[in-house]
Parts: sequence; structure tokens; C-alpha cells
Amino acid sequence: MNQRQQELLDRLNRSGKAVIEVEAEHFGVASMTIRRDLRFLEKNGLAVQTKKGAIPKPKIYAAPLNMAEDSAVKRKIAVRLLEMIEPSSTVLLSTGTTTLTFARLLAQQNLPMTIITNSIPIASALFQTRIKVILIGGELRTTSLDLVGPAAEKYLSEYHIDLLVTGCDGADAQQGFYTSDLNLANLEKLSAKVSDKVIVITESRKFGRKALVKFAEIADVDAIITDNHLKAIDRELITRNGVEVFTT
Amino acid sequence: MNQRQQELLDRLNRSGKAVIEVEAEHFGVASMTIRRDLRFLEKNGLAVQTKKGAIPKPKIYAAPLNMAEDSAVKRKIAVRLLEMIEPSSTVLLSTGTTTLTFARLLAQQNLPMTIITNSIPIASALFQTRIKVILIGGELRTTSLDLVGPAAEKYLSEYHIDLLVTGCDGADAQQGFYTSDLNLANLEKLSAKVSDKVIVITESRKFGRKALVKFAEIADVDAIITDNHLKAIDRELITRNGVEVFTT
DNA sequence: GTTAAAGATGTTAAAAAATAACATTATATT
DNA sequence: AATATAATGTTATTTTTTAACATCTTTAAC
Repeated sequence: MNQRQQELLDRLNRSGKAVIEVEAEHFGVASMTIRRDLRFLEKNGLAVQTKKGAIPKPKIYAAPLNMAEDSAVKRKIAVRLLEMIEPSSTVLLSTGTTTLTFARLLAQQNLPMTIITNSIPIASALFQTRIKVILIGGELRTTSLDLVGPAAEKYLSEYHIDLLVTGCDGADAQQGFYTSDLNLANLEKLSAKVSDKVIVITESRKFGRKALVKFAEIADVDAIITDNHLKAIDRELITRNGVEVFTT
Repeated sequence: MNQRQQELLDRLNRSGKAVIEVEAEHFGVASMTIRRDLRFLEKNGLAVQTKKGAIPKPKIYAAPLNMAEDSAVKRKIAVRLLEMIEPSSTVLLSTGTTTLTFARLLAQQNLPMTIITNSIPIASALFQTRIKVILIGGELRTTSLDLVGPAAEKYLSEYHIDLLVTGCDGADAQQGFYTSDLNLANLEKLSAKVSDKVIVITESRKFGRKALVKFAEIADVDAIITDNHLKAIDRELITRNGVEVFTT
């Protein structure tokens, strides 16, 4: 990378964008030269070419965080859960999109509490709040920004948790809760074991969809928070197990 | 925003990019329609139009993340370090801006190796590459997205590392290396202990600036990689300790 | 139900931008 | 200085984007 390319990259990072004609003027070179420079920067993962120029390459870790948009349904569930949280308690918040929505809500509340999680997006969402955040170490999954594996389990086994809050990929009112990753299922089982109380938060549409691995029986949990489209029969089956059901 | 635009945004966020012709095909509409949709998404701050399509709008995150831009000096140091890395080795990459620059370089190379780190940005930068990433658990610092504390130390103490790569906040050619956080210093000391080899990468301007806590003597490290503005006297003092110095 | 209006989508010609190919200039090497 | 090599500039060609307008769809009013 030559002097001009470096300065171009610096200007790009400083201002957030580069316009070919403007840069060609600034450096006193042909626009073709700037085109070649931007091509070079893109090739090296430092920039992304846009319509008439380029922008800095979006940092990789930002993208997955943006992926999980908060849906209206998830936000309602999160608000319902918030009412049930004891201030100053220690909560284990497992990876998932609904739990992430809840974490974003918590960040706004800024309560003095401790959150333990295996999700990088959740930890990031709680960054620079009054909440003390402990991230469980482990192997980074290639499918999502969270940590699982034996090391994660070992790490977690030394904690004692007041409340576990987790989501699920699938649920059945008689069978229990499912996730699509075996490693994650193991971690979830252990999480429930070290926690005094377990709450599952999930959209009602997850009911009837079984995923790869079961990580908990219905009776293993203390409460389920879901939206108001939960079928009456499912609700009946759950409460029969002594599990509380809260809807939005 | 209509149904198609919603789904288009969804696909955009999921895959990280949208190509006009591909999307037109997928939705069974004219490419002009997708152009109009992307124009709309850009206008609403949800996407940035690129050469033949668009990417999701890079969200600006907390200041500490954005400040860590790759500078030309850091990139040169990172390139120099890359030449010295054994493929398939296990490297402990400590938190820092220079180490983050190196991680970004590594992500482009996509070598089959294992990286252990206590930095969330570093772990994220290596997400979805062939590199196996292990994130050390611990307490999230409020000043930067990394993990420290007794739990982190306990976690780390069970590993054996080929090579530790770390930066520093301050350095002195006679006294050693400094950082501004006591917890981090403790972790750094332990990191050096569990590693066969230690390389410090740092900009030469850090020399002569002492920070709060010393975490290593000069003689504790095997090599230092810095830029070519390192003073001759500093270089002399370092090599006298049997420590190799590489400059860009 | 009909009809007008507004909005969305499709089509195509014109404009703009990007590329490729080659010419020229600068830089490095011997 | 001669030569090779790399970088930059120029321009013709191709591709992409835009703008303008035609057509189709939806909505709302009557």
C-alpha cells in the first residue's frame, strides 16, 4: 500500500466515505487512479465500493448484532418479564433473539444487577450501563455470536444463579423445550441445574415446532412468558404441570 | 414499507448484501423495482447502495469501538507479525487496538488456527472464518469490550499456549511494559506464564510513556515488533536483554 | 359497481459510471 | 545510461444507473 492509498484510507475512515471525483481532485490524480485505489482497498477488506466511491468496511462484529431486529411481539414479552425481575438479583440470560430484546430493554432501565450470559450481542448491549456483566467463556459458534462447549460448561458450573431466563427454538406443551444445537442444549441443561428458578420466554409460534435436541421438560421450568396467541389447549397442558403461564 | 421491502431488508441483513439482479429474480419483479426499493431503504438509513446492489447500513456503535480504527502504522506492524505466525498454532491474542488490527488481518487470511482472546471485538472480527475462536470468560470492563478479573484468570490458567501476542499502553526500554488497568495487568502476567513464547506488538511512540501498572519486564518477552521510528538507544537497550526487535 | 385518482411497477432511451485495453510516464535495477 | 517493471493517464467500450413515460393496481368516492 502506497502513501496515497494510506492517506485515502485515513480520509475514508475519518469522514466515513470517499467520493471518487473529490478524491481525484484532492490528490491531483486521474479518477482512474482513485478507482484502482478503492478497488485495492476493497480487495484487502478495508473498504466497500459504493455508487460513486466507497465507505469504510463495516466492522464484522457489528453486523450480527444488527441482524436480530426487535419485533413488536418480542418487545411485549420482554416488558412482561421486566415486571417480574427482582432488582439486585443475579440473572443468567441465555443466547437468543428474544433474550437479546430483553437485554436491550434492561440496558435502558439501567438497574443495578448482575447479568451472566454466553451471548456476545447481549454482553455488548449491556456495555457501559450500571449492570455488571459476566460473559461465560467458551468456543465461539460459527453460526451465531455465542459461546458453548465443555469449557463454557466448566466455567458455568462454578456459579450459583438466582434466575435463568432462556428462549427456545421449538416447544411442545407436553414434551418440553428444544434447541437446534447439541452443545447449546448441554449448556442449557446445566444452566437450569445451577439456577434457583427458570423462566422461558418465547413467541407462541414456537409451540408445535420441535427442533433437534430437547433441553428441558415443561415441568423443569417455573414459568413461561409468551404472547397472547398461545392456544388454549397448550396453556391448559402447561399449567397442568404446575408451570405458570404469562401472556402479553 | 411494504411486504417486499421488509423481506428485502431481512434478506439484506441476513446475508450482509443484496444484488439487484438476484433480488429481482427472487421476487419476480423488474430490476427497476428493486432499485427503487434499495433507494428507499437508503433514504431511511437502513442500507447503503453499492456497485450492483446494497449492504446493510453500518451502525455506529459506542465510541470505544469506532476509535479503534486501523492506522497505517498498526497495519504494518500486523503484517510483520503475520510473517512470523506458524500455521495451525494456538495463539493467545490479548485485548488492544494493535492486536485488533492484527485480528482483522488474520480474518482475511483465513488460516486454520486457534485464537484465544479476552477481547470481544477480536472474537467478533474472527467470526465465521476458518479460525477456531475461544473467548476467555470474565467480567466485562466498562471502558472497553474485554474480559478480565479472577474468573478470567481461573479460566485462562487451564490452557497451554504456543504464543502470546499482546500490546501495551506504555513501555520503557529498561523497565518493561505497562498497562493502565490493574485487572488487565494481572491477566497479562498470567498470560505470559502459560505461554511458551511472548511477542509484544506496539507503536514506537508508546516507548517512554509509562502507564499505571507494569505487567512484564523487557526480558520476559521473546520479541518486540514495532515501527521504524524506534529510537536507536531504545533498540540497543532492548536487544542487550536478549530480546529480538523487529521493525516495519 | 363504476370511475377517477393516486400509487406502484414495467419499459426503454439517455446519461453516467465503470471497465478494459493500451499509451505514457515514473521508478527501480543493473 | 539502458532496460525492465510498475504506476498512472487516456480513451473506447461495456455496463450500470437514471429519468421519463407507459401500463397496471389499488383505493376511495360516488
